[in-house]
Amino acid sequence: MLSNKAKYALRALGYLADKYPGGPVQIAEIAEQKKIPLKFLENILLELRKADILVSKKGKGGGYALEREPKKISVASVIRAIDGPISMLPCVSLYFYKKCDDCDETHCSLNKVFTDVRDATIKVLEKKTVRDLI
Amino acid sequence: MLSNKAKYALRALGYLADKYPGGPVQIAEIAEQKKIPLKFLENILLELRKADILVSKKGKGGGYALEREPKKISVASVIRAIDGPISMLPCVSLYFYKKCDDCDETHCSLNKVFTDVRDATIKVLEKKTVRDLI
DNA sequence: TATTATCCTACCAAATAAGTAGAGTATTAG
DNA sequence: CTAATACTCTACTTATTTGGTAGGATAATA
Repeated sequence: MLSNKAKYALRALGYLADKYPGGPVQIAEIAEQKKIPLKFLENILLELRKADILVSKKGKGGGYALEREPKKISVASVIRAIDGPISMLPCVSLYFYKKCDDCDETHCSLNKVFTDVRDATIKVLEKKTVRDLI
Repeated sequence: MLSNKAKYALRALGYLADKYPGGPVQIAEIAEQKKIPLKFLENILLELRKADILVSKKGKGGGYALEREPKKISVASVIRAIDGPISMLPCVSLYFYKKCDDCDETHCSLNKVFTDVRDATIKVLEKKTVRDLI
């Protein structure tokens, strides 16, 4: 399951995608329109900026905007930035790989099963972009 | 991510699939062979029995066995029994559906995106069975 | 230099995950 | 009938994660 945080992130990005291209949008506006707790959204957008998904501008007239075209930001990258791994097991994760200490991957049947699951899931999530969230 | 509990469940089922068909296998044997904390495994196997994935026999010579052929027990059903929903959003879940209170599903873009993800993921997980876990 | 709006660290409460404890119940052997 | 065996069930504990909040620091603009 996606965390609430990731769901908020995707909703906020949908809003920004709708405004793209255009001037920066303030956190407060997004929070109000999308009904997301303001201070929580602050943290979320900050993380998205650090993940190069958003750019920000400080001071009057500042705010957040997408770092690039909506169709060039995959939903997969957003989930990874906020929730981490998409895979169901650390030992099959492409971006957050972690060896399991109790099995040998070359023979592990769980590994094989969840590699197939990962491939199917990620294939969809990489194709979906924030343009699909408008 | 799968919980540890689900991972243990799948490992235990792999062990039982390997022994299938055959007499009941004791919890203690599975725990030792698969290096799963005994008391924790007790709870897990109990849940799997309640989900009609295992059958049990009490007393001397008792233990657990698969309720049916390994190839007729999908990995999807095991995950649902232990971790619950496979979908990434409650509002697209087939077995654990829950309406989101902040969006209208017929127009919600998140809903559409994660319905596609669900379909791709479940298609694989329904095909995989505990026979694949041997 | 005041105002605006993001940046950043730390904190807190509630929920979930992971595992433990111990008494209860059914089955079988003798 | 009784003792031993092995699952059953409820409750509990502890650690981690989730879902926020608080408040000051920093940078840009007017």
